[in-house]
Amino acid sequence: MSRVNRPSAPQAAAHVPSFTTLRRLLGYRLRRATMLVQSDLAETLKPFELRMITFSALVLIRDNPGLSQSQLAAAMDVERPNLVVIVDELETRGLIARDRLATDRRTYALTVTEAGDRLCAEVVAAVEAHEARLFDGLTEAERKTVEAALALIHRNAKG
Amino acid sequence: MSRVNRPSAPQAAAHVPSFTTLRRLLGYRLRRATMLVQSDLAETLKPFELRMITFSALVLIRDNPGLSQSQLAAAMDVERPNLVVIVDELETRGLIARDRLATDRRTYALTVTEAGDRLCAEVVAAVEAHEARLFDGLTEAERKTVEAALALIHRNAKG
DNA sequence: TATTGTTATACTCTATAACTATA
DNA sequence: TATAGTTATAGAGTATAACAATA
Repeated sequence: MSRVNRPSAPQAAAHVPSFTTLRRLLGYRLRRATMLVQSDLAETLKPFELRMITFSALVLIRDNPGLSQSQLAAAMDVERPNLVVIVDELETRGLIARDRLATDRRTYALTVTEAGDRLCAEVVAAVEAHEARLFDGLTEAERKTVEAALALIHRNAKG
Repeated sequence: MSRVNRPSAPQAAAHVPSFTTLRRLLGYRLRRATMLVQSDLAETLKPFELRMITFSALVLIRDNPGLSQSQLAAAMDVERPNLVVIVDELETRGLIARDRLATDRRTYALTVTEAGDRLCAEVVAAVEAHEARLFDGLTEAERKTVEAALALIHRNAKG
């Protein structure tokens, strides 16, 4: 098979590779920044023994007392079977409670316990402090521009 | 266990859950936007039978002819064992070639074939068109602000 | 019959240890 | 001995099918 860009004998590339094409893509930069934020956030959550997905679930249950597992799964964009283990973990740790609805005994009403409420307040404060550090140097106007851009992506995607 | 925010009898939550806490977090919005862009991008790559990771590899090999697998793995932040199957796939499809270096017969010099070069040009054009559509409505100044913000995250992270 | 939660399972991605061949 | 590439494998994360209890 014929090749392009190849000298007569195979040759090693320069030490630091060129990212010229990928770096032109905003989606690529977006992904790299998000991965950085995520691994950084994982460190912030570690002392609380929470992962991003258990953190999201805890916060959503606190903000929406009485939520069912199906509703939570839909809100988190997670398949129902996969949510079961997440809710199991939070319940085993005594952070949330599952109560059967009297009006429909198939569904659970999810609520945070007092311990869950306390932990939630602590970890949200820690995450907000983490975010403040991560976005330190951004003016309020710049932050608004970034938020507007992210909202724009939502409108333009899935067209 | 005692609970907070719980009425005397468990009650169903409102239909649309509240995201008030999560939506305040820029990292959360960043992640959601990135996931949207990625699934949208996956659709763009599907006709070319490329995934994001094989696309990145193909582009990096084209931009850095002679790159070794170790260098490519480091550049892509992928473990060497996992890169093998990616390179295998591109080679099987005749898009890249593996040539042993005469100066060090342990390492491969990776290059794109003519077919790989053609496909790369096509798919990069498609991805750039896809990005233009996704970020349509952003002024050049706004785009620069977003890029600067993403660069700022890189500087602030891993502190 | 349809829905909630569950189990079992499979498939993808990613991470680690150990091997081979070359240096 | 050290490194490049490879194999095997284990662990997450995620997706689908099918079941029991309830509606």
